[in-house]
Amino acid sequence: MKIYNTLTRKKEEFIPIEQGKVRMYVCGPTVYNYIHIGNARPMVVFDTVRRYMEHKGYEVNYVSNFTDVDDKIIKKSVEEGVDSSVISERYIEECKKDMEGLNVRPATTHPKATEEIGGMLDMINTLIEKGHAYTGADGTVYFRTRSFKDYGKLSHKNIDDLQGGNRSLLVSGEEQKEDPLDFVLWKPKKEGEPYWESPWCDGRPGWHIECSVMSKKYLGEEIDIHAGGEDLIFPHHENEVAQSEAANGKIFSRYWMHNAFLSIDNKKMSKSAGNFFTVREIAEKYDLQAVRFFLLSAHYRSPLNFSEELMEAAKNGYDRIVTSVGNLKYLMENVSAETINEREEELLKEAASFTDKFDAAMEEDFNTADAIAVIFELVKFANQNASASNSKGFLKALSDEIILLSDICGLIVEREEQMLDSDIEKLIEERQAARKNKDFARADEIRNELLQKGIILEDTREGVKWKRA
RNA sequence: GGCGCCAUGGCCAAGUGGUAAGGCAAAGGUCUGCAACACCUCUAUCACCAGUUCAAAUCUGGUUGGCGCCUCCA
Repeated sequence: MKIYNTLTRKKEEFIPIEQGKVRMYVCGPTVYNYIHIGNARPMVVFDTVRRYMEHKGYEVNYVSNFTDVDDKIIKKSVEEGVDSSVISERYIEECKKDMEGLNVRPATTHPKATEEIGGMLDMINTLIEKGHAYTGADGTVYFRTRSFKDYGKLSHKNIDDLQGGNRSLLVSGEEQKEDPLDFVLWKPKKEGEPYWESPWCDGRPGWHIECSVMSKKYLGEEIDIHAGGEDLIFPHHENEVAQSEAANGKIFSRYWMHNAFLSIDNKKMSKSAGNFFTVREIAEKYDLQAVRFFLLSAHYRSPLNFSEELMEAAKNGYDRIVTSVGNLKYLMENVSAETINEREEELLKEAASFTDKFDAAMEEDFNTADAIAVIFELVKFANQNASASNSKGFLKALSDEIILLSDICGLIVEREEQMLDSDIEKLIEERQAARKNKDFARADEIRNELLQKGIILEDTREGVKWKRA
């Protein structure tokens, strides 16, 4: 299994710290609103990484935080006149609903920043003791960036270039800083803001320290994989590395994975530009499974554009897989032979090669675009080779293979058995009778009526099938 | 200014040295009362220029065009 490591800028063979186990941390969202489609990309991508690893037998300890103390949350709480925890709790719950729709499995642990303050105070204290941090006159605690000799190793930035680039910040104040590169570990409260007591001042943690502490608490000082959006590489992850390695004296994370950005209509998503979609909005129009399919249709390190047109194409592609599985299931229920015959056995051998091809794609830094292409090849193979003359065992083997590969991608392709109410069944029967009598006008009338109710009818060689729109 | 990424058929997207996967869309056909599904057929020499090589979309240099980070951000 190979992983592209941001740290080395190379694809590397994945070797876990502890055999058979994976310690993985994914930076989660700040909960001040519904999550947007851009937030969904890392959730889906890294959930897929996790699923594949578990499929390969790894035990994955998957930790993803909720940042529930932040300027934006506070701003919203002021606007609504409620406590900031009301805001964060609300959007954590909403986020979980969206994740469920996207079939993103809950993490092993979902820590919240506000519940980990003690650990943050400890780490900040350690950093001060080791000379990596200092306190300003107002009680703000800063990380002494230049005290960490490897600063810049993750984002591959030269510390002196950074200073040059940030020259404008020098004049913007913050005279308490020893160096403009230093960043905040703990900041004093402002009136009306949530705060915690600390040896330095009543206040709250800086953003970066949160992840360092939560990662350490739930996964240990040294972890296998740390992941997130590519925009987090600098400064967030760079600062995490500095804090954690300076405090713990150990390599923080061996592999760093970053997903590329998702744009909307070829423009960067931004609220001011108005090209901003929440997962909730999209769910009104599309099945979130199609959204997941869409997000996996490109490699996670390639930029991906989101648009109505592209979403429509993704929906159609996803439906093709669902239809195929539905057809196999239908055949299975209407076939008499149970056991697989010789000819079928040969075909199944051929079908098994698709699974090998699928694995090969995933082994190469989780090439989901290729993996999905393999699922389509398998779907085509099934469509070509499955018919009413096959045995149940053969049809089930094909169906199971498609379902399994899709499931590794977190795609649900098996439509749940739904009961039709008796009125609808009566209409379908009436339509069949009308067709028999060649009363096609009445037959079409009924079909349209059902379509209004969201039931799509298809007349196949084997009989009438229906599905929900 | 610094660091980095990308440019493949109408659209999306794999492929990183041996003569271009897959999906969507369009077209023709089979099936069908019609429609839908499915199946069959059909669409590229890989931005441009130069070079390395027996061989390049794939390596090197350059040109043009797009994008990201350096500031809260998935």
